[in-house]
Amino acid sequence: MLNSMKTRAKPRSVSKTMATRTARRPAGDSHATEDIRDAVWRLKRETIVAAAVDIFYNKGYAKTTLEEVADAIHVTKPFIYSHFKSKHDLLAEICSRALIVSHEALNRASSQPGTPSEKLAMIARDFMYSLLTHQAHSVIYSREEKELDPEVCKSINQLRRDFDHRLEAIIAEGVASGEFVVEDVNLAALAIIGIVAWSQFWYRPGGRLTKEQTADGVASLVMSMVGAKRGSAAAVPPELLQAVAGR
Amino acid sequence: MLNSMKTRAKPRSVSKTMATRTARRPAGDSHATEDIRDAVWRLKRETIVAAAVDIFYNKGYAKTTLEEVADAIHVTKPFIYSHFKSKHDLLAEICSRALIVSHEALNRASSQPGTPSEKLAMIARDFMYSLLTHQAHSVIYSREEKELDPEVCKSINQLRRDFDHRLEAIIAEGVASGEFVVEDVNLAALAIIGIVAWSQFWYRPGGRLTKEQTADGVASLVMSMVGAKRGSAAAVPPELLQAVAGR
DNA sequence: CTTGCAATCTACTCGTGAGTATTGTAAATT
DNA sequence: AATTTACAATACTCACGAGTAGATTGCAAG
Repeated sequence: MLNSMKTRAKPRSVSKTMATRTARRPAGDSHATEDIRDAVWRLKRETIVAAAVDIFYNKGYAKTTLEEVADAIHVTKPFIYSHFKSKHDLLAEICSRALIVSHEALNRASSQPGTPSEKLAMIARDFMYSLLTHQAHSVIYSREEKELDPEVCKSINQLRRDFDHRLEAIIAEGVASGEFVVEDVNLAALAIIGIVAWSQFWYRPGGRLTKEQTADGVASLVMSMVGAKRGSAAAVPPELLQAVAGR
Repeated sequence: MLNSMKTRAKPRSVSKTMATRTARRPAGDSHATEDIRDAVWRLKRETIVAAAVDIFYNKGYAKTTLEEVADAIHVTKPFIYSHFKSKHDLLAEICSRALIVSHEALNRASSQPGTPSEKLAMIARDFMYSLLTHQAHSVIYSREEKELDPEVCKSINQLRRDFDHRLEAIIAEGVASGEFVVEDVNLAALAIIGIVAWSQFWYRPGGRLTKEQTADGVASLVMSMVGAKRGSAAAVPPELLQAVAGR
């Protein structure tokens, strides 16, 4: 999902370099050089992505020119094209990052053992936190979804359904064990996702609440929405909370 | 907000017509003729908007050509330009409709008398229902917000803050009266809006739930999120529920 | 110093689609 | 029937921005 380049620019510069360099230098030295080159390469790439995220987020993808992105980091358009096949490719990179982060958060949280209450609190908190940490990526992603390849859209929707189902499973588990009281499990899952997803649109860093406070507050609301006994979120074992940094 | 035209095409056709017609015909007849003309005019306008909503919704604003919109209703581009100043104007019309509908729903619900529980249930249900009824408009609007004039954006955000505040006021009222148990009123309001707003993205007409069922289910989740006694939503006087048609 | 190669920029092409000037046509008016 | 008027289509212009070819700079090795 992150491999959108390596098809155009890199071969031009890297394959040649590799061929000549490795032929002329001792193996160890060659590797060190390659590491540096790779680091530089990645740095440039990250710089481009960061600039693009910033501008896409503030102006919208369609209204943003690649020239603007280039200007923002004091380079020119062809520089960007040496790292990304196209404007869409750049967007896809950003979106896929948003996806990866969400996916990781979900995996981290839902693979934890524990009672449904613990799991749900964990998911709400952790997922929320991840989303707020990568707010711009996620916002761009949800806004510009239609710009992406239909194929990519498919896999996105698959991921969403995955998410829904896992969440539903946890809620159903809680209902079965009597921890939760919910009429419609599917609806409850969607509501939870809604609360979390919406946060990325209103949250402003430096506002009244920190990310951690927001995540905590939202988790608590979620718990009471599913009818979990108040305070049960506090029953989450402390060692599960390491993902949420101390405040 | 809905008056984006009346500046270009209408003067050309209507003012002249009016001048000649009213001078030559009996007043009553003239009015009838004007009524018909106006109705035709409006019909055309509505047809364009409907087509645009459909295509913008499915393809996204940026990727949609006005020619496509024209083709969809078997006319040509200049026809659209005789009703809308520009592509942006058309978008603005759609967005402002979404806004108006939301605003109306909010006013309807929040001006009702009743306990905080009743009001909140009413808002959740009614607002949700409105949103689902005008789903495409609202989705387009939230997606393409950045395409609009910064000035329009301002008024939009003002409306949002209005909404937040009214909701917060109701929740605070409920907390004061002991009906609700909520730690952070602001956060709760945002969570409620999130649940409702998200529904427009996942709801599919003809799916498992009808709009009414969805609105009811969501309202019930909202009530339990704010810690209202279960079943208190059912305590809403039936006469307040007329907006939600029988199922 | 100079030669070679990689990285970057300057200066283009070219397609697309918003918006418009002009022409055609059918109905209403005389 | 002749002519004016309303309206919509054909057939353009024109700007903009994605993407690229070729010039240029600068660095590394001999």
